[in-house]
Amino acid sequence: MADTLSSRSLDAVQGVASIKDVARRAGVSIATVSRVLNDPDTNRASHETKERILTASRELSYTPSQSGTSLRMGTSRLVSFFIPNSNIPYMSALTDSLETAFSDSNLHMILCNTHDDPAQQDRHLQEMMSYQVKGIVMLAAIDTDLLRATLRHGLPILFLNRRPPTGFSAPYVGIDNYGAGKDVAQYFLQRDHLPAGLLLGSKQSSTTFDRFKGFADELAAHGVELDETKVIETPNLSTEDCYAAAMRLLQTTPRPRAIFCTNDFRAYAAYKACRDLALRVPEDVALFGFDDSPMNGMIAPWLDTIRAPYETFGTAAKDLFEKIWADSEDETNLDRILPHQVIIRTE
Amino acid sequence: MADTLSSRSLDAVQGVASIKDVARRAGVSIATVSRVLNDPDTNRASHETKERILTASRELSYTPSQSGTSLRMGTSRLVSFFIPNSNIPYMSALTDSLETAFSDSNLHMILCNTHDDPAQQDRHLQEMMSYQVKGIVMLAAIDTDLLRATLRHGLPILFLNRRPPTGFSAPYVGIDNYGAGKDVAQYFLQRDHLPAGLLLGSKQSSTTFDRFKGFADELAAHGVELDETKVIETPNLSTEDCYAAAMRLLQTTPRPRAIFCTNDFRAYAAYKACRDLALRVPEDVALFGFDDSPMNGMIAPWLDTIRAPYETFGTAAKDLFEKIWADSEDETNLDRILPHQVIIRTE
DNA sequence: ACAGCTTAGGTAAACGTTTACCTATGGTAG
DNA sequence: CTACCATAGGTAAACGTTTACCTAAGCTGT
Repeated sequence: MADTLSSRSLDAVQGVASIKDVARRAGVSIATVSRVLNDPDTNRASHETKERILTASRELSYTPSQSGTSLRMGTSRLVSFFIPNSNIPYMSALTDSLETAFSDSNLHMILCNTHDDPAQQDRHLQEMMSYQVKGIVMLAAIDTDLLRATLRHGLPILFLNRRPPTGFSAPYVGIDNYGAGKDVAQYFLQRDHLPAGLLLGSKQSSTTFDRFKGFADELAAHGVELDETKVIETPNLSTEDCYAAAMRLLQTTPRPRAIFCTNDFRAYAAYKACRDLALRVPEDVALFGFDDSPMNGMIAPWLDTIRAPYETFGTAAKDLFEKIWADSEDETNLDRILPHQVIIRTE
Repeated sequence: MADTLSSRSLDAVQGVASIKDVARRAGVSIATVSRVLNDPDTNRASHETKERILTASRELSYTPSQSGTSLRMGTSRLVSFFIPNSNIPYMSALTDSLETAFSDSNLHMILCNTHDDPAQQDRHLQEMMSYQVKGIVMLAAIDTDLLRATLRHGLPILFLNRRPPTGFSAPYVGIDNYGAGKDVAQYFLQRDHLPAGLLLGSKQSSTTFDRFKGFADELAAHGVELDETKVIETPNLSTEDCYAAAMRLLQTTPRPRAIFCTNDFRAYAAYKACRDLALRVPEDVALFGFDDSPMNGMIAPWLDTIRAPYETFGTAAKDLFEKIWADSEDETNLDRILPHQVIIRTE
């Protein structure tokens, strides 16, 4: 059997067999091969013929050429994932989750780094169309003319985390960011974590905005006004920018008792700022993050955070896609709002 | 001009233009279009014809169909990146680096998660051949029959970090792991970090083995023998396994004064174990990692580590590939050993 | 006996490229 | 004036699929 295995591998590789080779070896036409391989229950071949084709295909370890198939079918087995630059933990968690889910359905994922740059996003968009991808997943999409045109054209685009451009009802997978913001506020109120500071990304992003809004609304509902000087936006997710922002925030008076950061990375920067100012976390300044990076349990026990179930985003996305591919007309319920969880490690 | 822009986007998208459309619009045959677009300096078209074709192509925002091109050329603009499961920081750093480098050369990267499983690696290998990828980058490749057959077949496979299977001289990008291991040992000797403990991955992996060997050799060269009970292998990179291994190690007597972990993730697990045993880091137990994850500077100032220049691996890999694609016969010097750096944060 | 259905196949077109080969015109060297 | 070459372009084949359409045999019901 070691024998069969190695000879199979060899066949698989020398020259790469095409459907013609299978047809010749089985003594049938390529049409029959195609029919049998694509639908084993077809009634267009006798049982024996099917067997012959199947073994021939196996012996040559035939795998249909993707270019041939795509050319004929007008679509491929490819999807692509648009992701901004940052290789911060939650993004790679998403990448992982998506790849695994798609791989299960025999789909393959092209990774496109947008670097948060509209021009690069558009370039990639154009290129992905030339691959005839079956769908695109966009994390933190940027609203451009081409994106809107592509959406109108019908290529399924699924939005992750950040909402689709206004006016479009595209599939969306994410969490209830507004609700999560409220949860954080409730926790702050309960622990008397006031005055509160905020370290935000760009409010242009629906994610950031919703988290902020939920937080602010819930505080307001309890009669607590947010101090404008304690809300700092740093669209750029660099260590330097985030650290500087944290420093600025920590030096406002009165010093914030706690800081809500719209992701863990910002909280890490804030942690360093606290240490450099000789402030204890969480005794002097409490930190609240977002995402719950996998290493938090090991090395950031001082951090409270919100966990989004990123490991399930992949299958959620895949399921939505499959729904869309099946009946492209059913526009109902294309959202998946997955449950988040408040993670308190500081008590 | 907003006008031109939006109409371009629209054209780009409604129906997707093929070379035929460009030919019709320019009033020439598709052959001429192909020639002009692929070689602007061709002498097979007059200046005016070239102009007509170029503008027609622009107006339709024509992008050649990848399936058409691949089918004809027998190769694609795709490369793929095989990566084991773990979404640990240094892997996503590599992913990022590769994607950016390839993207610059108008290549696209398919991500293949092997989950460290030979069967999945082989399945993906087979599938990638059916895409006619131009090359494969393998992080932590597993030595299988099919991998060897593929190598013999001539598909360029580049090995990242972990060495190619014995007997093959395939391109490789990595650091001097043996030397880095020695560096760590020297530091341990200098700081009198003895007795030393080790938290390793599988020694099957050339990466782990070299780091370990360098470390052990350097100690031996200074007359220090390694205590076998203080060398623990955890092939599986899960929090639980690593934590348990660290616990076991910390409870050997005499307790190790310092622990060398073959990556930062293991060091994080060891950190948690130390805390749970009420041991101070680095006062009671010093920790040394490997990789220098981006957040270390912010939240793991207690960790010394080795930094590999992962952000340059991408271009190194791309350059090697381009060399191979250009003259497939030049077998010389297909290795890139990039410089590493000892990062000491604990003094 | 024959119309009609089922079964078991084959033929050929089409998808979008690239390129080897052909044609025709004009200019130039002999 | 002829031979030859450069320029400018077209025609058609090939890459690997899938599928609409065709054929032919065997069976069933009347």
